[in-house]
Amino acid sequence: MATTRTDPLTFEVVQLIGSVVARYHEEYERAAAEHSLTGAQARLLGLLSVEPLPMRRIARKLKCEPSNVTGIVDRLEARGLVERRPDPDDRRVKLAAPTASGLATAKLLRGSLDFAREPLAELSDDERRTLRDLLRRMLGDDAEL
Amino acid sequence: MATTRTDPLTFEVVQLIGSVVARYHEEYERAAAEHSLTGAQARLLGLLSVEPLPMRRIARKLKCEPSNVTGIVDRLEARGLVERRPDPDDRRVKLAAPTASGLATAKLLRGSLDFAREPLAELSDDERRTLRDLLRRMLGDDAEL
DNA sequence: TATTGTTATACTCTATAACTATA
DNA sequence: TATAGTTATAGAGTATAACAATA
Repeated sequence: MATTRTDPLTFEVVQLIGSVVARYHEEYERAAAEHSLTGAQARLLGLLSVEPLPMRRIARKLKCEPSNVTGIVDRLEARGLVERRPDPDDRRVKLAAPTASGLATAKLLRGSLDFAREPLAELSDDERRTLRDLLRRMLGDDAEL
Repeated sequence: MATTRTDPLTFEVVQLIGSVVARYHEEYERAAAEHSLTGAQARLLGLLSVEPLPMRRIARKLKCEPSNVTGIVDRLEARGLVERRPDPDDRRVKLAAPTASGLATAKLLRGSLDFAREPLAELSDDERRTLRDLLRRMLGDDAEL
């Protein structure tokens, strides 16, 4: 187990990461707004575009309370981007799934998210590989939910 | 001007950055909550701990509307962490400044923010330097406000 | 009994627009 | 008239607690 550092170099890297986080967030919200979605709605729709999920699992993925998911799905459903389906195996659960329109929006959204690639344009392939490896090591075994 | 890429390597780096962002955010909110602050309150208090600022400038720094700053400062002021001072040079402006208690809280908060250093513990000094340089290049000339 | 999703409630953050007091 | 800060309003996200249906 390595030890946490407090030297100036580490401090600067932490600050740089803070800047990346701020930038990423701004651009993500902007991209969502372009499709008249809030950040939370865009994240939820992005999740569902991979696979339909029970409300409970969405809450775990989004790291929020299940009661919040009800509202976000309600608003996406009102716009025809998501629908609730029964789960044949357990009548308690409802599966949230994107509609065709929802899938299309999710795809457009991913396109708008090109933004995230833009700051990388400055780096060569070798540098990207290096960055990828360093980020992988930083994140370690990031458990899926 | 370099071009935006769409190759798998770039895609993976973008995803990794997304993970870093998610992790950073979680931990930031957790650290703020430890001091019974919301994320927005913690960010505002952190800003003021560097130097007192007019409400308007806080809004620009936080990239939100000035009307929101009123509420956040209200809540911090109600808890005795921040105070409003008149600006001698312009009687229209109010300077928000941390109290002694606010400064102490900001310092504790920065301490709790050690979290951000933790994922870096896996990297050697050389690797940190490399990461720093890559992030700097990614961010380019990030204009101050 | 335990779990799933929902409702009810309360608080915070957010943007918009209208207001006030200065400049 | 222009600017700084505020208020009023409305919408969205958040957590907590209590509830119905199902397991």
